[in-house]
Amino acid sequence: MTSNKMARSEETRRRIYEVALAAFREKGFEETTMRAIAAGAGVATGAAYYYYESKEAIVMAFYAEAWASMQEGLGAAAEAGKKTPLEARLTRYVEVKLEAFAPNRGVLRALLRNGADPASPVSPFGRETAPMREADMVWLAKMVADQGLPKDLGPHVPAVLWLYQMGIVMFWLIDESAGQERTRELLRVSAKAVTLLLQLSKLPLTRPIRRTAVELIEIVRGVA
Amino acid sequence: MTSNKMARSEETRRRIYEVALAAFREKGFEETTMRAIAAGAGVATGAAYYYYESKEAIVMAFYAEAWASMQEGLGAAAEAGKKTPLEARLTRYVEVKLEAFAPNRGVLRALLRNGADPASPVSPFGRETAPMREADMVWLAKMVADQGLPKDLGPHVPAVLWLYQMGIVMFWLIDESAGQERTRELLRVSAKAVTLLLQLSKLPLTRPIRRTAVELIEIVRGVA
DNA sequence: AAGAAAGCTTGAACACGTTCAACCCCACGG
DNA sequence: CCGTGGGGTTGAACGTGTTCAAGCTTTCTT
Repeated sequence: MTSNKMARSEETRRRIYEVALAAFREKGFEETTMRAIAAGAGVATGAAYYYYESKEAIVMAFYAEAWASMQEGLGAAAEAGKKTPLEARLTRYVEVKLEAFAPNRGVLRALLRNGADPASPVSPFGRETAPMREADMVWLAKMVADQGLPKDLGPHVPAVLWLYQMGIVMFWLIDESAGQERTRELLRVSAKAVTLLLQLSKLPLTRPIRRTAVELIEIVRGVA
Repeated sequence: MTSNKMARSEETRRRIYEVALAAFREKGFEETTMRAIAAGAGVATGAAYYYYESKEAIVMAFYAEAWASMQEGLGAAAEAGKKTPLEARLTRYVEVKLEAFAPNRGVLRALLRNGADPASPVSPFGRETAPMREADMVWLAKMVADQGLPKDLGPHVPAVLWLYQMGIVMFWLIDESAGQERTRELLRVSAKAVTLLLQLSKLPLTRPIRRTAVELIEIVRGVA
């Protein structure tokens, strides 16, 4: 049987993954050595590279796994009934993410290193993460689908909200306050502000300033 | 004479610096080797570390030097006569920075790597760059001193503007459009938007939303 | 001028992420 | 039941940033 061999292989991959993540959690990303990971998994150094392209790729694997595991929660948050106000849905959406990441907050900080450079595959803005980013935006689009947003701004709102939630997550990664209390506070207030702005954007009165906002968004997104 | 020795030492430091920066510009930061820098400067590998704590420290030295060289321009931009509208002063302020950085744009991208992590000394938010950051904010404070900004928001405006200009600079570092045309466009439109928002913040009508904005700023700045 | 201190220089050595040619093992075709 | 092909595994080797004990040179002290 082929499955026997495949199963063994997958088991090795998994063992490397588990050992690595445990070490990252315990001693930090930088302080953990690929040699130590391999040794801990009972394989030679090179084996780790047979399964993972690089040290960061292991973190990437965690990111992908965490992302998959939170889909259900994100969907529930985004598609909560109409009784749930947008502010609550948005807040919940970010909370789901933070809860899924929480046990490995320190691990994810490793990705923050190249976080600013879209050229790096290991970046929230990079090519590697594009599918997840787009799936996120689909959820966010559903979240605001019933809000009757203006025609010019509407198409950009998912991307803007995606940037918003990524900002909160990054702040959370950096946040050194006890229990990341500051992030919770930031989320509470900023979610209120964001939804308020979205409501205001529907008023005809705000059209001029909205046009400027749209222009800015299009420049940043490279649509212009 | 002490000066003789000091002069020789400084000359070596300078030679390492020049060789390093030329190599960074030509081949990029990652591709340039400390061994190559030392060899190019005619010293042993270890000598480079006698003068610079790390490879990134050399980029840091450039950052500091560029920063010093642009002070005059920044001051002129910030303290332009009252005839010059705030929007023009702000635009000019950022332009001075970009012009000073321009010849070594690629080099500065190396600092972007740890740019997001305030824990890293080599970060616009890090400890190492605190003096420059604060000097920046002094200029920005002078820039808006005559604007009659509201009492609650006013104290935060320099920090907000600092974040704004840093955002533009980072966008510029990443911007791959020809001649960084997109950044120029972004600067033009965003400077207009920022100054417009500052004017709006003076209207009594906007007080409620301004309070929320101030609350957000205080959470992010860790003042709360 | 002799000796000591301070400043500068050296290059081998270290630890790490990563690569790779060689090797092993085992399901499969004959 | 052989042997073969390819997935899986090995560990030495490479290139890198960085460290450091040792040595050298210049300046200061007496």
